[in-house]
Amino acid sequence: MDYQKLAELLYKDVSKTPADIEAEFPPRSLPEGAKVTRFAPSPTGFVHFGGLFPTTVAERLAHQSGGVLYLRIEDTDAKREVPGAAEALIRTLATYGINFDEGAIIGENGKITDKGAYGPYKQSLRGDIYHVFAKQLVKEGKAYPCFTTEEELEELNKQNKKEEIKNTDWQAEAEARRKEMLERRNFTIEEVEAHLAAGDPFVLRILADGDPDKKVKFTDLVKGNMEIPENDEDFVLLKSDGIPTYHFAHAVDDHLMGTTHVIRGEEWLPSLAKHLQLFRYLGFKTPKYMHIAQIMKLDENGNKKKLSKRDMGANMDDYTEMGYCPEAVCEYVMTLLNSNYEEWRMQNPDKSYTEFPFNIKKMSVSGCLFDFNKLNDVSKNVISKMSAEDVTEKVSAWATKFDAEFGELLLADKDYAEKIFAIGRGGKKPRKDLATWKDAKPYMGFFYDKYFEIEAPYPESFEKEDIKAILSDFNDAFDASDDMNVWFDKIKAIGEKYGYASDMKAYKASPESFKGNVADVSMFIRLAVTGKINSPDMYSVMQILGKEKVCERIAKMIASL
RNA sequence: GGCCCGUUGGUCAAGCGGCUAAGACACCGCCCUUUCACGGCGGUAACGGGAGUUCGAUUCUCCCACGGGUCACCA
Repeated sequence: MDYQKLAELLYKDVSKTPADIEAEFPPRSLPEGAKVTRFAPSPTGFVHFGGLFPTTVAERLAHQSGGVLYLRIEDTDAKREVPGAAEALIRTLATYGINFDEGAIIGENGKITDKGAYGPYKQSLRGDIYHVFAKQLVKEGKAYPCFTTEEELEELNKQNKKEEIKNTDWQAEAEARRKEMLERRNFTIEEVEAHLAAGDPFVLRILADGDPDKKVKFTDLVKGNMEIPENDEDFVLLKSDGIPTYHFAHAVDDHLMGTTHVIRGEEWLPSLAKHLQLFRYLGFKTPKYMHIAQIMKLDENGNKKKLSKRDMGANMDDYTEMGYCPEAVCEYVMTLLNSNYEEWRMQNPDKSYTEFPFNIKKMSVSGCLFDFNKLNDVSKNVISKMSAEDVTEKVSAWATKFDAEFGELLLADKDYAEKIFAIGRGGKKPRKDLATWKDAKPYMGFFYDKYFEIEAPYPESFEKEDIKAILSDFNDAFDASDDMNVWFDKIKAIGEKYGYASDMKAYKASPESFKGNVADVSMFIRLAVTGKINSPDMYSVMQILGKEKVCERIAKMIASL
């Protein structure tokens, strides 16, 4: 076979050589140890949690080492492309602290533009580049055209399944496949010429030289040493529309763009042999690989399953809607990514997570289950450290978008809202009531008449008459100008009057000699004023609500009993 | 089914030949308390199974089981 001739036949318009291309993509000059990483999404949908994971690793590794994080759009599948997805992806990532130094970024006009010297960063615009390398491979007898159409392939597979092979017999199917594959390698230049003359479409396949009985040694930075069988599958390099498959584009682009670390989900591990082979064929140095364990969820049978796009919690935009702040999500992601992160956080409560020395060795090799309990806990801590002003602003922003009526109310009197959120905030032991912005309404909605409602009746263990009397006495005694001590002394005194202990120690010593204690008395008042069994500090609540409202609510409660 | 990866409490996880097998979340209890919280202290709970190597295995090797991933002109 005259490969030189074959290459000319197939790619007669390609005049550049690999050397020409290499000259256009000179090696980066970066300090020793600087890592070049990337996020390479296909614009087919939203960012999902599983995608934020490797991306965060890529971002940390690049920026921690003084390297480069770039974004490359892998739009090689026109059929699946979703318009606007790339822009949405970039925006979402930005809210989670992932900012790109280079690559496809959003320009001032709101459209995607290139930034950096290694573009274009959209694979659909790099056709010429791939073709140069494709031609070279053909020339070297490492790739060949295949004129079997998609329909024919499908038909072949169908037949395999129909004839004596049960649809579960993978082995037989694989063998049959392999036989066909080998078949396709047999062709003559004349046949190719004829096909071309007839305008038949073709794909370019690699001529795989691997022996699956032999293993390639490989070291993954996360998974460690492993051995994988050599690849013997003539996989597709260029699709019939001339656009490369992921495999081919990955090899060419990551080499040309100077990626030092390829960070991706472990679902890529099975195709690693292909990539290694490709890099070898192309004469490229292989980058370092990090295959990150997947985030899992529990399926209906209680088994772990990869968190897929349709799952709740998969779409990062869901978190926004649920009211999680990005800082909290990042914080949670970090705890999952590095096992010593939480320890570091305890020692450095006020530092940004970007100051944490991210360590590849501290990464988990197995997939973890998403845990909302943990996220909530992390989130409560994050929010508890924010200022009242900050919280007010963020809750308002969230509400405006997802609970317009509530949002309007908050915005109508910002100072009022801020006063509310200031309760118990600051200091060494701040309250931790909010895990999400969505929690704000149930937490403090009672401050607004619109959302005020009695959530539970008084426990039956207490005498209604006592409650009425206590409420009534309190209403008479309440003076908004009292300081906290005076205010509470009054409550204690009222309690005592009706047989409720004001001294907790005395009460505990002999609970039977009392009807209850101050906590119960406070609860009577709390329920009347806030409608809830749990609420922030009553004194602060009353200060903000004001005498009129407090007394009005208490009177109403008395009347209803 | 082939191949690859994985398996310490309910969850996330330390461990890297010798420990009463950390810690965090969740759950439970107690304490503190001028209410609600915060906080403090404590508790329940784990090395998938079997061989081997070794004086000694959670840790090393092999086998099995289980779980996951993957087998496209999708990434």
